[in-house]
Amino acid sequence: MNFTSTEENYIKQIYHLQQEKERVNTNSLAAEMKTRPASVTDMLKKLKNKKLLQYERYRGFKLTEPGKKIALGIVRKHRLWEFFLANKLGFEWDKVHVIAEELEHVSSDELISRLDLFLGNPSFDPHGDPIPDRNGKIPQVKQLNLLSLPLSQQATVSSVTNQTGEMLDMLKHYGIGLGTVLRIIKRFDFDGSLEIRVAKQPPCIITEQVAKNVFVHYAKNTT
Amino acid sequence: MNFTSTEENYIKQIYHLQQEKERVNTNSLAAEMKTRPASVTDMLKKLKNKKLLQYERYRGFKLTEPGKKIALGIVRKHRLWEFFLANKLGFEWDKVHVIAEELEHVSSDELISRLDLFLGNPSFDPHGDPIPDRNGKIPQVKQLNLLSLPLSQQATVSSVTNQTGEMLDMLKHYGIGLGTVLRIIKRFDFDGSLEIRVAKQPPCIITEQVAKNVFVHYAKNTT
DNA sequence: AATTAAATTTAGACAAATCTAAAAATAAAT
DNA sequence: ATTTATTTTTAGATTTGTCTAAATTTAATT
Ligand SMILES: [Mn+2]
Ligand SMILES: [Mn+2]
Ligand SMILES: [Mn+2]
Ligand SMILES: [Mn+2]
Repeated sequence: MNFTSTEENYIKQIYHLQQEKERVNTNSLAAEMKTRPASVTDMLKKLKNKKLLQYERYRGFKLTEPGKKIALGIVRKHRLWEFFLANKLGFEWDKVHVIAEELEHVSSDELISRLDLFLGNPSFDPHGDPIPDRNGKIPQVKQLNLLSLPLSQQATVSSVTNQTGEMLDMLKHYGIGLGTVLRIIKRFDFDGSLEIRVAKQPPCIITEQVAKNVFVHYAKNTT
Repeated sequence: MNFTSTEENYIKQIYHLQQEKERVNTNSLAAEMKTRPASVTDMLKKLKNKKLLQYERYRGFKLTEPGKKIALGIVRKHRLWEFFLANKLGFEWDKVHVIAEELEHVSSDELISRLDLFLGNPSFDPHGDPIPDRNGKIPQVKQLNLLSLPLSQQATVSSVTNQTGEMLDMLKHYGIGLGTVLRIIKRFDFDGSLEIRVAKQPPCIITEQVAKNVFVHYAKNTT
């Protein structure tokens, strides 16, 4: 079956909201879609008709299995295009999302499989988010918030949740990007800020606000 | 100003029809757009309102200068994406058009200028059609129909007008592609077919029907 | 010049996606 | 257990792009 861009955007957003809350409600979806609850209700009926949504009025809703499959396909396209934009065209990570928001709706399956191959079957997008494979399987990495990283445990930056230009600016200043290796030297309980060593640079201090948006991972048996 | 995909498709198609006939008429545009004349009339009014079209009812129409600028921008995007699909993702030329038909509507200007750079600022798409530059300037090559090529004049294949899979199949069989060097050995007046030598292969015979879709160019002072 | 044919436009309707305003259902507070 | 507040849905309107059928204009024939 074929879906409109609008339907796809709704499906994808429902999927993202489901990741946080088992069941999604009308108002929060309306907020995310920057539209009115009444419009959301209309779309919910349509998606229910197409068997993509479990939905009873006033009771909240969530994607069916077919619906989730569709959602994962769109997420896959979105993140592959983001990877392309960042790694082939040289866009900064804070610019890729808006453009991928359009590219994700281009409908050719062969386009995506060729793009995937061309990019070298990447597993993570420029924000560190996992790219589902053609079957919808998502690579799982046990991530850890930088705030919870044990003292002096060396770790690699794997994703950043705040993907704005301001955050990008800040991290660039510190020399932090995806794949950057760092460790915590000292924790200041006064305001929660951290003294960290980024790669081989001299130590620096970052605020709790920055740290809570940075996720890292590390192998269990590495110092 | 911003235009819908539908508006862009109309504008582009009007541009293409104008290349053949100074003034375009409703029925031929309807045929190209696979829609009804009544729908075309509706769109003509809208484009006239937006100052993109010179149009008086029953009198035919053509793009204004601003309209032509828009059209060239869309043609540029379409052909750059076709180039990308063919030369980076490895699509055959008969598959790229349909996909580019969607990609051409992705709206970011920076995307196109970066894509252009990434592709090496190509001048021709996979069908040999010229790619307008960012100012809408089209590289002019004096092309010649293969039927009009003087006997034994060596020439290079520069474009093919019939861009179907069947034609691609046929040309592949003859070893003909864009950039292929060939010359005519003999002209058969009986049915208009041509004996040609493709590159260094043994001579072969192609029908008038094939030849009339193939365009070539050659330097004036080359044998 | 009058008639016939072809091309084009208008009138009115419809589907998709949106909105506002009002009604209905559910949840929270007294 | 009522009342009040919040959430959600319905009703009805709007915009975009499409359609069919009928009316109008232009072109072609007699
Ligand atoms: Mn989108
Ligand atoms: Mn992303
Ligand atoms: Mn198109
Ligand atoms: Mn082309």
